[in-house]
Amino acid sequence: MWMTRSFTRKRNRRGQGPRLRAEIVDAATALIAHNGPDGLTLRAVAREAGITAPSIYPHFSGLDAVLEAVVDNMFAMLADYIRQSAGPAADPVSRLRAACHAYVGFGQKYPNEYAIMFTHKSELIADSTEPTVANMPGAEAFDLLLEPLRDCVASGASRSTNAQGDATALWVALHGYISLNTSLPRFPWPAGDTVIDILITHVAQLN
Amino acid sequence: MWMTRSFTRKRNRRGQGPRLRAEIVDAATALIAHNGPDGLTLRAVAREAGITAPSIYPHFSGLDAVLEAVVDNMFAMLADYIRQSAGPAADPVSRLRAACHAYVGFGQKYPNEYAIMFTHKSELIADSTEPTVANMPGAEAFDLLLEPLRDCVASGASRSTNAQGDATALWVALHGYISLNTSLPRFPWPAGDTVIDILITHVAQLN
DNA sequence: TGTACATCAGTGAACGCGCGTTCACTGATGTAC
DNA sequence: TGTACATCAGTGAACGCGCGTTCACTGATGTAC
Repeated sequence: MWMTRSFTRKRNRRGQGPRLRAEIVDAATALIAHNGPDGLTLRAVAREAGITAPSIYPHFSGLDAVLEAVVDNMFAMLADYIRQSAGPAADPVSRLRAACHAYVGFGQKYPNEYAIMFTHKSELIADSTEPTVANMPGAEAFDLLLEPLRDCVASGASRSTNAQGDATALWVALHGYISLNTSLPRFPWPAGDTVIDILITHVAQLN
Repeated sequence: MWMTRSFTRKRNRRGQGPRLRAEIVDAATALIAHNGPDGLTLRAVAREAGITAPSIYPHFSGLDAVLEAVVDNMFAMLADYIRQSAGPAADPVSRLRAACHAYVGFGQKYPNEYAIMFTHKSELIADSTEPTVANMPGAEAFDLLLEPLRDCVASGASRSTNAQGDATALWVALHGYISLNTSLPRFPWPAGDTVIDILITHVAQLN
C-alpha cells in the first residue's frame, strides 16, 4: 500500500505561493500512478502534498481542475518522451519506428497516468475552439507520428497515399495496444514487440 | 439528468428470489450506460433496481461482484452482436469486415459499458487459470475475428502468415479506434469508417 | 535604522452528505399434518 | 379441508467514515515611513 509522505512541508515564502500549484499537480500525479484513478479525492491530494484540503482552493477550483492540469502535464511529457527517443534516428523509417515504440513505451511505463489522459472528460476542451489537430491535447504527439510517416512517403519507404488518415490509424492502433495490453496482461500476447511491429509495418505500409 | 425509476417494485414470490440478481445487474448496467462508471455505488444500484441497499448482499458480496456480472453479461452480448452481424455473409472477406464493423459498432453503441469491460480490474480473473485465449473474458469475441481471418488466409484473400498474431493486432486496432474515437470526439476524424477500413485492410493484409 | 502595518500562505474546526455494512425485523407464501 | 408453522424475500433504522466546502483565524514576511 502506498503511504503518504510523512515529512512536514515548509510553507512557501511571500511571493512563492504559486509554487504550491505545481506541488499539488505532482501529488495528484503520484496518487494516480500508485493507486489508479479511483481513490483520487481532494483530501487525498492534499494529504499527499502535505497540506490541508482548503489550501487547494486558491490554486484550483476543485478536483477536476487539478486533474486537467495533470493531464496537460502528461501530454507535454509524452511529447518530450517521443522526441527524446525518436530524435537521433537519421532515416525516416527508423524515426517512425522509434516514435511508435516510444509512444507505446510511455504508455506502458505510466499506465495509470496514460489511462486518465484519455478517460478524462473531453468536454473540458473549450467548446468554442475549432476541432483541428492543432488544438487537441495530443496534437504534439500526433504530429510526431505524422511527420515521420510523411517523410517515409517522401523517401519512398511507405506506400501510403493518405498520410493523415494512416497516421490517425497508426495512432489508434498504438493506443489500442497500450490500452488492451495494460488491461488484459493475462492474454497470451505474442512475444516482445511483435504486435507493435505488425501494426507499424502494415498500417504505415512500409516496404 | 438520469432519474431513478419511480414505480414500486413487487416482491418476488417464494423460490423466485434469484430473479432479483438479474434485475440488479440490469440496474447497474443502466446506471453505467447513463452516468458512466463514476457515480456507481451500491446504494445507487439499489435505488435504480427499486430495492433497499442491504437486499443486494444475498445476491452479491459487494459492488465489485455486481460489476463483474455486468462485465460478463456485456462480453456475452458483444459476441452475440458480432455473430448476428457477421453470420449471414458468405465469403470470408465480407465476414471478416462485417465482424470488425460489428465489433466497433458495439463499442460505439455502448461506449460506457464497453469501457468498463476493459477498465475493470483484471485481477478478478482467477489467478490459477492458465492465460490462454480460451478462458479470457473476450475469448468469444476474439475468436469471431480470428476465424474469419483464418478463412481469408485459406481462401487466398489475405497474405497473413501469422493469423493468431494478426488477429491480435486487428483486435488491438479496433479496440483503439473505439477507445480514442469515444474519448476524443472532437478530433478531426476522417469521414465515416475510413479509419476502420484502413485498419482492416492493412492489418488483415487483404489483397 | 527601527517599527508599525498590510499581505500572503496557508491552518483547523466545523457543517451536512452519501456511502458501505450490520442488525433485528416483517409479512407474504408455501408446506406438513 | 383447515390451520399451525417454517421459510423466503426482502425492509428500515442505525453506525461510523471520508468526502467537499465554508469560515474565521494565524503567524511569518515583506514594505512604507
